[in-house]
This record gives sequence, C-alpha cells and structure tokens, in this order.
Amino acid sequence: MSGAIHVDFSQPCPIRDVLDRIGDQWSLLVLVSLAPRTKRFNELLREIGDISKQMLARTLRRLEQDGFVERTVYPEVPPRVEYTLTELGRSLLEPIGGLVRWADTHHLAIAEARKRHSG
Amino acid sequence: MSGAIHVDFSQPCPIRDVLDRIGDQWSLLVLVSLAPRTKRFNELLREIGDISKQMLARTLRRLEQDGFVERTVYPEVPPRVEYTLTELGRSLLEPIGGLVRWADTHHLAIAEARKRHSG
DNA sequence: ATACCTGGTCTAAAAGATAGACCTACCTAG
DNA sequence: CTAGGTAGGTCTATCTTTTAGACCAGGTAT
Repeated sequence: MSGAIHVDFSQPCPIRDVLDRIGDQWSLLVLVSLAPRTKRFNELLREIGDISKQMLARTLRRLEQDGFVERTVYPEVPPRVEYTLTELGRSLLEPIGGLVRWADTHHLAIAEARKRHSG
Repeated sequence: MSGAIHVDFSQPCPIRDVLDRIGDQWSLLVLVSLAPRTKRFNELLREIGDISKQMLARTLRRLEQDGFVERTVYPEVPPRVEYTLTELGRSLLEPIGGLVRWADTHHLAIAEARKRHSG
C-alpha cells in the first residue's frame, strides 16, 4: 500500500495545483468545520476563532470557485447565507480524515521532538 | 469509514497544531519530494523549483525540529548536507498519499468548477 | 589570480494577512 | 425621529511573512 509516492514537480502538476489551494492556512480548517453540517458565515467565524472576516470570506470564495463549497443566500432580513460542502468537498473529507487521524495518533511524538530540540 | 470528522476548535487542539505546521505552502511538498530518497539542499531547491533558498532552509529546519526530517552534514569540501525522512516523516506519507491520490482523481472536477466560475 | 562549487545567511523590498472601522438594509425600543 | 442591533461582508492602514538577490567560507579547477 505501498508508500511509493512519486510526483514529478517539473510538469504542470495537478498535485501541486490542488495542494496549493487546500494547503493554505485556512482551507482545510474550513472544510473540516463544515464537515458535520451546513453553517453560516458568523458561525464559522466564531468556531474557527482566530480567522479574520476577510480571510474567511476569501477562503470561502475560493473554495466555492473550486467547487468544494456551495453558497446559498436567503434574501431575508437580516440576511442569511449558508455554506455547505458539495459532493466534491465531501469526497475530500476522506483523505483529510486520514490526516486528522494521523495527527491525533502522532502529535505526542511531535511534541517530544520539539522538546528535544528546544532543550 | 464514515466521514464523521469532528474537531473541537476551541480546545488546545492537536489537529490544529499539526495542521498549522504541515499545512503551509511548502512542508507537504518537501515531504513528498523526500519520499523516494534522501536528497541534498540544492537538489530539493531545483526539484521544487519555485521555492526560495530561505524558505527551503526554514521549512527544513522546522521539519527537523518537529522530527519529520533528519539533517546530516558531511564535513567535505564543497560541503554536503543530506536530508532524510525519519520514521515519523515516513509515517506521514501514508495519509499524504491519500491526498495525492485524491488530487490525481479529482483535479479535472476542480478545473471544471473553476471554468464554470470564470466563464 | 580568477572563477566556481555548496549550503546557507542577511537585507531591503514586495506581497500577504490582520484588526477594526464602516456599509447596506431592515427591524425594534424609546 | 433617533439610537441601537443584527448579518454578511468590504475597505484601509498596519504588521508580518516571503521573496530576490547580494554575500560568505574555504577549498578546487583553469
């Protein structure tokens, strides 16, 4: 299952392309945050906590453009806007889940490595 | 399986912590680049292509501190420095592999979503 | 002597992120 | 009528991060 990852960086590389999009400070966090259910802008803002409005807006717009998230506006007063994962977005949750499980399993080892280096 | 990812962002969160480290512009790329074999500084620089020396140095230093990568200096002239994945680093390749496979499978869908949005 | 090699570091300037004020649009309390 | 609140943003001024590119050691090849 073979750990043989092999990526040719020199070509116009789909993996580079995808990683550049989701591998930023916030995208994965927003995706994970939307995993359990549809949420509203300020709800995401509060839940993630240390993201700025602007970055959340920008991140959501890009996720929408890339087809990960769907944005629905309800013309009510006060306005309501809901963000939901698309099928594509949900499909990404599986590999992300692997990453999350890995993080959960190994964060102690990382903490120790850091301690070794700072001590 | 079940895509039930559930992360509590309000706590000192190991997933947040780990994602903040590997979820930057370059770390995953360096890790993937080191997957097939040990490499030297300038080799990584050339292979990744659009990373600056400084960012590569900084990324490698952080990956080393977190225990993903081992740095070996050979006191030759000209100097030689080799970077290898540790066991921890190699263990991370598995979930990353899931991500890479996902990217390979779905990059067309993303390209189409982008086209829909720009058109 | 001169130019060149590696694996970096340093600095100045460009790019990106943040906080916080502000905006639309309507509703309610006084 | 005025003041204040709510939701979802945008705008701007400031701060941080990233970049390009010069520079360094200390040897080797020309």
